[in-house]
Amino acid sequence: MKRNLQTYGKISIEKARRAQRLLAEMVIEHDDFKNPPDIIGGVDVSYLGNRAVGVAVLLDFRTLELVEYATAVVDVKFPYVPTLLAFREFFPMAKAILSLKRNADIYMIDAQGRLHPYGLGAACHIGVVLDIPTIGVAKRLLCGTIGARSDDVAPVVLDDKIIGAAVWTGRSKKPIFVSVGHKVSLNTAIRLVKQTTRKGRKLPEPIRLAHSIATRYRSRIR
DNA sequence: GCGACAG
DNA sequence: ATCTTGTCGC
Repeated sequence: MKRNLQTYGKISIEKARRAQRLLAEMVIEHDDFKNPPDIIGGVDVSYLGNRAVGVAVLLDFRTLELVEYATAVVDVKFPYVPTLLAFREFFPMAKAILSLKRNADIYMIDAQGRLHPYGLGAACHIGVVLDIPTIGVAKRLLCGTIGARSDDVAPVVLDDKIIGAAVWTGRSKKPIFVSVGHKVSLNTAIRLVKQTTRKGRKLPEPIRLAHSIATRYRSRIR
C-alpha cells in the first residue's frame, strides 16, 4: 500500500476530469488479491456540518465479525458533485484506511467503481491511488441501464459495455449496484458481495458496519 | 437546451 | 449525505 499521499489543493472541474481520465486507464479489472480473503474491509463517510467522518472497518471474511476499525475526521473542501464524489471523500476515506493497524485483502467502498460515466467512480479512484484492491457498492444508480435480470443479478450497461451489476439482496425490491473498483473482476466482486451479505439484509456487512459506525461516531464529535 | 445525477 | 413522524413487520 502506498502511504505517501499528495494534496490536490484547489482543483478545477477541468483538472478533475483530466485526473479521472488518467486514473481510469490504470484500473486493473482482473483478480489480483488474496482470494478468498482472510480480512475484508469496508469504508464509508458521514457528515457533521462541514466535517466528514471517514470510517474503515476490518472483518473476518469467514465469520463476518468486526476485528478492527479506524476513524478520521476531516474538514470538507470539495462540494458534492455527481461524478466527482472522490474529490470530496478521498481524504476522509484514505485517512481512515491508513489509520488501520493492519490491512484488508480487499475493501468494499460505499460508492461506485467503474459504474461511472468516466469509468472512475470513487472506489476506483481510492483503489488506484492507494494501490489497494477495491469493490464499489452503491445503493443507487449513477448512470447506465439495467439489463435482463437473471436470478438475482442484472448487468448495468453503458455504451454497449457492461460497467457493473445490479444485485438484489435481502427482500428489498430495489437492488444495490456492484462494480469493479481495482484489482478485482466484476464476477468476483459480485460473489464477494453476496458472500458477505447476511440473510435478509440488503447491504454486505463491511458496508453496513462502516455506515453504522460512521453514523454513531458523529454524536461523539459534536 | 433538457433531464439525470453515487454520497 | 442530512433533516424528520409515524408505521409496518419480524
